[in-house]
Amino acid sequence: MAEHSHDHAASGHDDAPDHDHGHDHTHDHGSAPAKLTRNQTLVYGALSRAGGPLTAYTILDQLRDDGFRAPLQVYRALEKLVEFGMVHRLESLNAFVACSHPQCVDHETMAFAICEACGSVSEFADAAITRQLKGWAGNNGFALAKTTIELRGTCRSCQAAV
Amino acid sequence: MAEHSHDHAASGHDDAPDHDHGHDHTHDHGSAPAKLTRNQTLVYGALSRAGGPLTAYTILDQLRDDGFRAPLQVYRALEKLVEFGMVHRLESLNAFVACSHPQCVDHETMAFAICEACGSVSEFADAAITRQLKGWAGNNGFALAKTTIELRGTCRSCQAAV
DNA sequence: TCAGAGTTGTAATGTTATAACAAGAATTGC
DNA sequence: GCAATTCTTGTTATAACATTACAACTCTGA
Ligand SMILES: [Zn+2]
Ligand SMILES: [Zn+2]
Ligand SMILES: [Zn+2]
Ligand SMILES: [Zn+2]
Repeated sequence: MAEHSHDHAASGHDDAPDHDHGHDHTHDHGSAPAKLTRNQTLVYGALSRAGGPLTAYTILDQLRDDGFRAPLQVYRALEKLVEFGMVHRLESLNAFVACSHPQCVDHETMAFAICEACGSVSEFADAAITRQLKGWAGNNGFALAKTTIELRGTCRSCQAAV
Repeated sequence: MAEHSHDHAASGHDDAPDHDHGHDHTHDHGSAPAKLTRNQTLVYGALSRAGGPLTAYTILDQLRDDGFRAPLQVYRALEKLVEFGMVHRLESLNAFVACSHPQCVDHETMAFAICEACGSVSEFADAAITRQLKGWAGNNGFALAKTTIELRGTCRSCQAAV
């Protein structure tokens, strides 16, 4: 059960997220790009700095100074980044978050725990759940393309802070 | 592993979905209403007839003749129906579907398999997955409020039809 | 240099969801 | 019955999220 959390509130965002991103990756979803385009780099940078989920329009606002003018610039970059497996879309939030894998796990069946108090997101993988879902799909002749698993609730530190 | 599918395309929708809905239920999510309001009845009827997911605006269009004029009329009814456990929201589709439980299962951790070819949705519960998610939540001090599990892919019959 | 592919810019539009406020029904207590 | 209260509804306007369509630019490989 791999786990890692990006904590939204926490972590003074160090600038200069390593954009061009070595990409020794050999496993990525789609193609692993040798290098990101300018817009992709900027969008990925915004998500990395944030350390938590952002909506496309929030990203747009953050990139005005970099010349971004229209939502499509953001959505196009996000589409690619998701394809590359570097960013996940959170369906229940209509938002996007940089992937937080320690090092390149499965990446097909990630789960996300979203705190409704502070907005932090924890990404984790659970082999048993993956196995179970694939099992259901197999038993029901369902060709599984993608799974969405999102937990809503209150994280430990927000519960502590009564 | 309870399962039941509403098949969108299939099933000639018999009219007159039993609206007022006996409601012997004793387990529902929020309160179990003795009787639905007019708008709730109409919205639930539309979803039942459809036998598959509908967006709020599609429902609105279908209920023009019944006097519906504004999205809020639909959203308000949906909010209650979801609260009652009679309707589920599909996050990855921004749509709503009538619950298809054979008879009142857990209802807290349902999963949905959505066919991207025909739009059909199968709702199922899997105890192992539920256990696993609650386990993660317990281990991580996460107070679980709601879970979303949605599978995207191609259903058996759409695969058959090459 | 040229053709083709991929990326970008921009405007317009489409789709999904909520805020704010007034008015109408149903319920409760008297 | 008849307030007082609460819930439900109607309506307008607006916010938030996402895509279509088209033209221009850039990069790559003949
Ligand atoms: Zn990830
Ligand atoms: Zn929190
Ligand atoms: Zn259900
Ligand atoms: Zn299908």
